[in-house]
Amino acid sequence: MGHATLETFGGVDLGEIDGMTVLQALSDPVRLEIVRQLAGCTGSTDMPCGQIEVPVTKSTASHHFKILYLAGVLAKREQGTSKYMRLRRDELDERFPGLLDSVLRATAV
Amino acid sequence: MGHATLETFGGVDLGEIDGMTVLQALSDPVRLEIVRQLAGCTGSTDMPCGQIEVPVTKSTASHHFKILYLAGVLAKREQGTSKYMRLRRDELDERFPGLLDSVLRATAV
DNA sequence: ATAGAAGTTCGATCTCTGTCAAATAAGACA
DNA sequence: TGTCTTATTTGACAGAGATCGAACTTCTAT
Repeated sequence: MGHATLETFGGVDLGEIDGMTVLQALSDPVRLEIVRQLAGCTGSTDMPCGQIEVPVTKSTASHHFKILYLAGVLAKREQGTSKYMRLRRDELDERFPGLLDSVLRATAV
Repeated sequence: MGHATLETFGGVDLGEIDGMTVLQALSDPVRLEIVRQLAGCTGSTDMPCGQIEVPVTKSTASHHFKILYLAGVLAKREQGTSKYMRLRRDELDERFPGLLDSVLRATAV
């Protein structure tokens, strides 16, 4: 059905996530690269998984997406065969103030 | 020789350390507990290794101290048979602004 | 000199996790 | 229906890292 897909983003409940989970999710070079590319998107823009360039195979990338999703770092939106990912900037910053920014700054290229 | 030991703290050059190293050093529950106990010390106070309580054996604790030291998180001072550890708060915050604080906040008990 | 205290290092497990290839699931489209 | 695209899942594997006990080093003290 060609229905609306009205911003139907799915994400885990950040209230249930503890800091160590997020910290460990962010402590991997590949995942950090994913986050960085999504952070590069303006505001609430999202990207299809396949459009994010990482130096691993598709299955490995999918594995990293799952970890980031379960850690509450990413939100998912499905459209057709693609799944669009979005960085949960604001929510993350409310729950863990300053964490994402300082991590991105510390590991900046 | 009973000489002065005038604040002879040893630590790696933080300029040579990259963010991922620090991030991974902080991404372990035991090490984070070490850091937290050292952060509890007022200002530049230090503690002997053995006085920091962690749920692992002495050798494992020593391993974690080494990782934290090599990541530039801790500085070491030797006195007698003891080795005093100090958290490099200010230096760390200058090199990686906000990182330590946000990590400690995010993983607070 | 002998013993004790504080840490480190070594060697051996054991678990975790990042990785890939192949198989699978689901949607789009001819 | 069949095929292509997109992404996930499964199974296997390898490397990294956390852990422990035992041996070793160094300083202190008796």
